[in-house]
Amino acid sequence: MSPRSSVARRASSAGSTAPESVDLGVLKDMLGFRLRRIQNHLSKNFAERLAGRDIKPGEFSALALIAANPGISQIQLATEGGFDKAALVVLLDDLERWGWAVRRRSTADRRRHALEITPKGEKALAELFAIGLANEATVTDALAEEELANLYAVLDRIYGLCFSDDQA
Amino acid sequence: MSPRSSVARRASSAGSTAPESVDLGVLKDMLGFRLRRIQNHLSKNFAERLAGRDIKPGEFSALALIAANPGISQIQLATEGGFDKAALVVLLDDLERWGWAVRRRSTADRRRHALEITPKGEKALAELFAIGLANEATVTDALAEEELANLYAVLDRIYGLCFSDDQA
DNA sequence: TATTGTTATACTCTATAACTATA
DNA sequence: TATAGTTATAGAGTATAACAATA
Repeated sequence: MSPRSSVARRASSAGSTAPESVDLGVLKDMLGFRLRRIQNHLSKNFAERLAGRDIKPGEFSALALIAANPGISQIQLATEGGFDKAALVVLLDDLERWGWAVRRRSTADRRRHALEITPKGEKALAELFAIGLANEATVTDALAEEELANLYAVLDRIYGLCFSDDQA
Repeated sequence: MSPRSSVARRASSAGSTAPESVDLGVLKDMLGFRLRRIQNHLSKNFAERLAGRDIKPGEFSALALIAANPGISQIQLATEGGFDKAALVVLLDDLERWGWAVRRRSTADRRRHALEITPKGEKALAELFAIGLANEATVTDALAEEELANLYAVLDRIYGLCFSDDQA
């Protein structure tokens, strides 16, 4: 069982909550709820680690996807990275303004932009990645290597299932 | 650390909405990214199933927590359910207007409200819960019972780790 | 003096529609 | 006619500060 002595530890509305101090009721059987509470916490902490820098949360993952898929178009990056294509425009404006990525006109289809990361962007990405890993270290360090690999495998399988057939 | 020099392109057919058609790069090693993409998909589909009804996503989980913790105060519900205490006010206004929950003055501490679900709210909760389960069925039905139980156990453990004393 | 609930406000994120240039 | 990128805008979600009642 979890320690529940910390219920009143943070009575201010500022921050984190103690888990399991209330009965989850039917939410105990909901996958979405479990994912959301962890993800909320991780993203909130990640944002804190990025305080001071003018970086929006999606910009790290967008940069990572551009780095791994040089020449990718904006529409591909939007649909397959989970971005809105309109929001991606201003996001890429940021990346270009910082010199982290460039939009080049695709030679095959002149409607498309071919996105590329710059050397400066590679450096920034490595730094952000390190921050991201540190942010998750509390969790990942506590799991055995096999447990973590297993978890990733299940999550990837679940993500694949989301697109199996009855969904859009 | 594993940098991104490996460019194993799996894009046989680009442009579809199928997952894994782009290389995730460093995101392959990020727990937060994996959680977010699944949770985004589930919540989007859940919102579609709730189309027509005037229900906001947080209202289901708030109602579930009130049902499981009768007499809970707003500040408890906010901090431990992950709600903003100001946003919770208008959320509860909705629940009361629909006759799903009531705010009663706490006898022990007259500053507090004791939240209670109504019989009508119980009915609504059961219905929403069924919709929620159906929304996740594509995923949960494909996993063996033991796999799912194992996943929930790991996720609960991870959520507990988020609060294990070294976070700010 | 501190906390609970409330209100008002602002800021971010996301979603939609319309426009251009290309196909 | 359809698609890629852009712009503008509106809506939801979230965070912050100030206030009244109560402790």
